[in-house]
Amino acid sequence: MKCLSYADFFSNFANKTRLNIIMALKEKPLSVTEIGNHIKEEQSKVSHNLKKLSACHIIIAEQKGKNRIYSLNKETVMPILQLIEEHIKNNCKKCDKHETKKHIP
Amino acid sequence: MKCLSYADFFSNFANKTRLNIIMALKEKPLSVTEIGNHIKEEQSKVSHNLKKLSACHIIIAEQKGKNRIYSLNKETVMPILQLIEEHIKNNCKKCDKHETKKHIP
DNA sequence: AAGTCATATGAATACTTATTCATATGAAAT
DNA sequence: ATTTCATATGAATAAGTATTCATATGACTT
Repeated sequence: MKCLSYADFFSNFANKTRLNIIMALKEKPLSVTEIGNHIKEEQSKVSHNLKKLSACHIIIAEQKGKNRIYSLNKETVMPILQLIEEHIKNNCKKCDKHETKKHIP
Repeated sequence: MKCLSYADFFSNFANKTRLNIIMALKEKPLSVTEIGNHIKEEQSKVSHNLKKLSACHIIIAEQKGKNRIYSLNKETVMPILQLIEEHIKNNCKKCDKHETKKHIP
């Protein structure tokens, strides 16, 4: 499978389904069906998206009987989410403050 | 303009043109035409992409005469790039090591 | 105010990516 | 070896994004 590029990597966070999967796995590792139930999406859709996530090592799989348990690569993912969380906090404040003045994007 | 969401935010890093713009601005602030020359892309394409970047406060604009000088929000961007850089370093090593064994994505 | 250079914008089209559906593979149990 | 449950995959279609082109706006100069 194709290896990492910046764009491939970030596209995982730029997609709502995959973002939902990531959020679901923040709490604890889950099987494919469990993820599907959790985020209310169909099995094959989940599978396709899991594939992209694991291609970038954002999640890793472990076979457990019939099930595949996916878990989040927290070491990478948590700091990223934290950074953007903070960025949004900082910059949306600014946004609101300046909304009336002449638009400079 | 629409405010920040995780997906919107990350889509800026998931796109090659915008990533190129970011990389160009890492060194120093540039005008639209300068960016265009730097990354070898047409003016309007650059403009459209600058718009998305600034909507998420990844870059900010400052009017200077006829020109608009765009500069990178380094406080947010640099740590993100550093994180993923490291992630790629760590995980592509693993990749190569395990390439021969049975595929678990 | 007319002209010029710089940038932005809207709408049509082209391109890429995601989803779906049908089906295949895989692991365990009987 | 056949069945069952769990997951993956391929190919067609749908949906979403990006690019382009023509044109508008904006800032300055004369």
